[in-house]
Amino acid sequence: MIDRVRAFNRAVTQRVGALDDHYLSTDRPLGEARVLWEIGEDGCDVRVLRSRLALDSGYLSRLLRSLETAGLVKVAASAGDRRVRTARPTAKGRRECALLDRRSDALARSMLEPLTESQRDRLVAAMSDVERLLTATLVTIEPVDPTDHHAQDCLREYFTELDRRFDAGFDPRASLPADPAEMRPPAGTFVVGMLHGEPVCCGALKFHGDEPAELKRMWVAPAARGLGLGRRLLTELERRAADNGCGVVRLETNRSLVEAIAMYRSSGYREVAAFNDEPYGDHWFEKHL
Amino acid sequence: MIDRVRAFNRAVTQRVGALDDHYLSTDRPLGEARVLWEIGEDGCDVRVLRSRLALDSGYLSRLLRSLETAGLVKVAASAGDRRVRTARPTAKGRRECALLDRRSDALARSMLEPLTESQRDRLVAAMSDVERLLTATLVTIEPVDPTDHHAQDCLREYFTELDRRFDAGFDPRASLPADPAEMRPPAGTFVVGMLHGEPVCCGALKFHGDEPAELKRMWVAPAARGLGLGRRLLTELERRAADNGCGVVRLETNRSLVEAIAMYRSSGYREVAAFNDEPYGDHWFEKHL
DNA sequence: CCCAATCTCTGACTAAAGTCAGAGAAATCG
DNA sequence: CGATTTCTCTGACTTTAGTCAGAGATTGGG
Repeated sequence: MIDRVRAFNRAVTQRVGALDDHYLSTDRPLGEARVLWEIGEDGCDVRVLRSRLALDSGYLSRLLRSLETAGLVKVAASAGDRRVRTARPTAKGRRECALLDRRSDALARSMLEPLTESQRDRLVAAMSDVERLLTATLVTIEPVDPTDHHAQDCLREYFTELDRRFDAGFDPRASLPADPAEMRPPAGTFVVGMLHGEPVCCGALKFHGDEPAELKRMWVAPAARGLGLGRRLLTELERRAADNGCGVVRLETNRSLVEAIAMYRSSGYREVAAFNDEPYGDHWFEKHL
Repeated sequence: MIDRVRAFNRAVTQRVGALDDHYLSTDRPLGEARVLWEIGEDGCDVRVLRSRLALDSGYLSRLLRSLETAGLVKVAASAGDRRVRTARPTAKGRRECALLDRRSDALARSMLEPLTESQRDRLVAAMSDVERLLTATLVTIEPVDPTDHHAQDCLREYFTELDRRFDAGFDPRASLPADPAEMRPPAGTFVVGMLHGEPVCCGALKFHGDEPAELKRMWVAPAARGLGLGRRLLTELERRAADNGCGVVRLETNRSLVEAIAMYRSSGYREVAAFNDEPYGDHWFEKHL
């Protein structure tokens, strides 16, 4: 299995990596081309560029200067915060970007071209699979404070979704509360999964001393479903519960959340009698770790 | 479709490419690491390195010198031809190679690690597909002289395989001849498919003026089967026949070669009466272009 | 045996990529 | 309001990567 992955890495870095460099190379150095491309149509804050391309600030600054003297971008102070600077493509920069786009298309075509119809279909299907599954591996699940910006984003989305899916809608005030204080150490934990700097899933634990820990706020962004993130969240939270000395984790859920229920069952959770009076609860589960 | 390929290129070069560089980086520059790796356990001629890594001879020479002063390889004149030099790893070089190996494994593991069992299986299957199909796109089919080294290699392998597969074995002298002179322009053509500098398939045409052209010596290396090379050879040779003014291509084949027969049929060849007295022939096919 | 071809090496470059330490402007926190 | 932090830039570097033109050894073909 490892061998197969290595063979893939080898073949792909050689073929795609090298060609990508080759195709993307205009008369401009690769670094600059990449920056120009990353800036995109609408421009981009310099600090975002820096984090996305993982470049040294001095180096990036110089690359931008070079693009600027070539008349491809304009860097100006950002509207809100005048410390941060925003790079925007000029008309010429846009044209050059479009050229890179066309080259990228040409590369893609050159990869399909020698193949027969059915081979192409297979290749594209396999590529989509690989891309999706590798994307899944990029998600990092980290503990954050429940009041953290990303955590709050997740919760907002989560409540909106519950409201849409529950037969009777969902009002957080009618539900049993889970205050930030209950979901931050030492009373509990809140974890968020991040992908490309955006939050894509979350989950929380409330500890109750020797009593079972409670699983709360499990949510995966619609765009990130099918990547196995629910299960990863569960595993992660169970690990944290166990580290905290909990032998049992339990949770309640609503009948509308069929995928979640299926996941709990297949992860070893067993349905038990209601252990609280959550008004939106239809099923109660627990798992001995 | 193009979009999917581009998405793949982007996601994968970023993820694999960057990590590959990162994991492979010891304290040694990447270029050197790649050369060391390519030399392998058993050593490797310098010219082979040069062609495989597509490096400038001066540059490679310097890289080798640097590896040599680091005590990782020894470069010495090759046994047969003392112009060519062979690089061999020292014990220390082998250790460093093993380290690279372990890192490469670690990278592969890190890609699988966040996934569930079934996701891993899917990922590995998809990777194998992608790798195989991308490998197929790397094969270049070019005309060569039938006495060319690579052409002769192919023919040798081809005859060996026929001898193994035919019920009564195969002796080229008993078969209808196809002299080099008959398979080089203007009397005919010989094409070889190359992958990573190695010949992996071949095929030939004999022209007979206004009479149908004859397809001969179609062979695909066992390791390269399933890449659609047979069909590509066929397409290529038919194109050349058509360019030469031939309206019809024909061929004979042996009943043991079932995949070949299936391919001919599905490529539009129809079985016809024997048009020659090839002793090893069981089926005769032709196709109107 | 000689001439042309092959193979590797050296010298002399250039360009790209990247690092590091700090300076200076603007925002934020107490 | 002042200290601290954030963000970007400049200057002064180093390291990699790569190119190009020969030189010098061998070898193979006639």
